[in-house]
Amino acid sequence: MAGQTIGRIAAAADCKVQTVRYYESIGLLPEPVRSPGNQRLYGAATVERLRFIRHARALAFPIDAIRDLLSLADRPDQPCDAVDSIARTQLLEVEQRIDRLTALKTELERMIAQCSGGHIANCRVIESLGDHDLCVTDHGEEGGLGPPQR
Amino acid sequence: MAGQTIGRIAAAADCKVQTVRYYESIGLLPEPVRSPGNQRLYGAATVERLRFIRHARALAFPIDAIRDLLSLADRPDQPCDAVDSIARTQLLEVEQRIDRLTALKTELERMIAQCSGGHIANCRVIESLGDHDLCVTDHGEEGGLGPPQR
DNA sequence: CTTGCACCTGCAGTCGCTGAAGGTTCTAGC
DNA sequence: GCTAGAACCTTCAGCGACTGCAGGTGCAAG
Repeated sequence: MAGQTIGRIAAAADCKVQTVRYYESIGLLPEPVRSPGNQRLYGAATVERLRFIRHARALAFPIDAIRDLLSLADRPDQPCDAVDSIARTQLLEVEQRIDRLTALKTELERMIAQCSGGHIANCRVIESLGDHDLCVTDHGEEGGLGPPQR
Repeated sequence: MAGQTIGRIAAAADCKVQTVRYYESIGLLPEPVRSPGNQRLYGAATVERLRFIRHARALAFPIDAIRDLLSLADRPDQPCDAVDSIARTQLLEVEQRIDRLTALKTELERMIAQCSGGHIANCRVIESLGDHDLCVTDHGEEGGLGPPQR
């Protein structure tokens, strides 16, 4: 088993080749062995690791949380409280983002509903954007204010 | 009316001083007049403009959409269809983000619920992260895969 | 007149990639 | 064996929307 090339494992994990190299550069993936011509060659374990990372990213876990999850996954005899806690934290984050976006949705719907289709001088959308006090919800910050938590 | 300093208008719009300078640098705010000592001085119109921008950002409009909205707001005699359309697009984006996050939430809840509190070797959370096929929803991409649309 | 805060410019860093430039290696077909 | 072209290599810059810092200047109060 000679190992897979970077292109193959990127395809297997549905990501770009550069992304694999990026993960290696930040220490999420180990440095692989190289072919005589200096090309990276990966074993099955690294492919699995990459798929794990990609799935966690698709679930919006931040890289640092994934780093923690990976080091936990490497100690199968440990209790899984820590894993649970990371996942619960992530669930909370996602729920908070949904809540904030739902407030935005409400506000946008209200603004749009008030528009009677006239001219910009009387446009409720423009007016609402100019005056936060017209808002009914407390859509605090989502949309870039503060760290994005992607 | 001598004009407000940058610190005052930043406070009035609930943002950082640097952010105001940033908006100027990307052309969202006009270059203000300067005091004899080279400090920016703003009139009431710019303060309003800044508040408009901040509110639109709080509603997650991208900067480019805000640029369009501002130039529309400057032509009060135009029909407001274009404004409406930008707002509807934004509403759609927000709804799509909510949908994607809801799928993530479902998946996270499922993973967490399956965890029986044992050891990592049997941890369902770890296992689920390693195998995308265990997912019940099609949580495509939200969490950094693709442009963030903040 | 001094203290200390607010302001100035310019640049680096954030997060998680993505793209491009410019070069090397591998593989398939002839 | 040879050649074309795909896939690989390294390095660096850029995205969005800010934020922070360093090193310097202006200004207002006591």
